Amino acid sequence: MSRLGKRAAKSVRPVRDAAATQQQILDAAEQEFAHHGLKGARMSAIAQVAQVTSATLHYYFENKENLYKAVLQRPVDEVQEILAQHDFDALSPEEALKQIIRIAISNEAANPQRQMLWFQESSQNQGAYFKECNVLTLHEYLLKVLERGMKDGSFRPLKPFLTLTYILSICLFYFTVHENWRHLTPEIDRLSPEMIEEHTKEAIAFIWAAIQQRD
Amino acid sequence: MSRLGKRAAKSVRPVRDAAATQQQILDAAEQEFAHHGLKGARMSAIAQVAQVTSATLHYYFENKENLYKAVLQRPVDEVQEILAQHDFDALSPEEALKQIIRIAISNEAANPQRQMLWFQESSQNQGAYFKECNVLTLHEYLLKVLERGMKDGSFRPLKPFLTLTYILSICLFYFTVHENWRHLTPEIDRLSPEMIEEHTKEAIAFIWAAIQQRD
DNA sequence: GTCTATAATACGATAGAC
DNA sequence: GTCTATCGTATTATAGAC
Repeated sequence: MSRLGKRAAKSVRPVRDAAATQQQILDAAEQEFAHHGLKGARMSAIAQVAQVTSATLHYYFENKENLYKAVLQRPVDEVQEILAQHDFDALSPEEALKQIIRIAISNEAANPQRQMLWFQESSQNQGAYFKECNVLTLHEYLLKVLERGMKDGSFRPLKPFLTLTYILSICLFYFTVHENWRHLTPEIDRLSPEMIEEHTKEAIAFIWAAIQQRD
Repeated sequence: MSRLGKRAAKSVRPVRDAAATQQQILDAAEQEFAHHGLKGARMSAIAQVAQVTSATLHYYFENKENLYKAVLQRPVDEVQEILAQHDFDALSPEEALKQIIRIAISNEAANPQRQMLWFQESSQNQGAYFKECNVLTLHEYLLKVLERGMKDGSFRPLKPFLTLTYILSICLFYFTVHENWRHLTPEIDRLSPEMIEEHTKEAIAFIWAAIQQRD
């Protein structure tokens, strides 16, 4: 095989493309850190999945901890960008709430392992880097909608912060436990588009029934 | 100090008490595995907290993996024992549901790190040991209550398995994120008895509003 | 039943060639 | 920008004394 042929075969990740390599490392690291946390993650495992050597990891991110922080930061930036594209104030509290639920679920569905990043961070790091990441955006949008809905009478009186917790737990817990619960109902693929759609519909119905004001 | 004095000082764990040592190891291991998962946990850290040497760990549990399995099994057995003391069929679906919520929350409150054990198991082990542990008990009781409530018309028509997921997520997610969310509201101690009581009341109200049948 | 000492390996990180 | 080779240490596990 000629050198040209070899290069063509590698075209999925061109040699010496810094940006591409960095993305590939972040993708691999996100998986590994989500699965095993900071301590449990293995640099060698990340290197293998990213198809680079561990020396390359250190070249881009210096050490394990910096790589971990970079991995945590990425989803925060992505969510912020998505939320910035919406104007929830222009919607009724009911519609805004349903929009946020759809965003939260579809975002997790696209990255079903991402929530574990934050659980790992919470339990093994006591959330030390959580604050640094300025992760509050989704919480703030949701809080504002809840308060608006209570004010205009479309939601019943609620403890805002507990209700916020419950809404997010309904959306996200589903993805956190799916590997365990797969063993309860092996015939169901909880990550299939159909099941995600059912989850979305049912979650909206559940939450709306829980918080709406009735006569 | 005399040998007698030394022995008295150690009286919290008498020397050469196999049962006590084993419990102490399991307690320490539960903490460590919940915080760091199977790979991330350090045998030396467990040994230090349990106040034994790592050789003692191997004496009782042979290796890391066996210790991990023993740690997973213990909470399952405890929950099964608690549930066996109740006769949910004797209660109305509404009352039975509220009882189960109270049990789930108070159980997590007593061991706020325990849920992370299962999340770790789900994400890093794909729930490989989850099935072995026969952990289904709580799920089964709850499913039965949901189906009974739908049948007698006290609950609205629900997807049983999704609703089960939502109810447990509301009860448990609260504990999983408390270390992270502590940074959002540093003045609140989410594990204080008062906050747990508020969580319990609010969770029951939320869930009941979500699933009750109305005219 | 518990310890000390140590073997054997796994892991993070760096140096230097290309 | 990426690799190979390697250093130093951390970690699991075992052997053998008490």
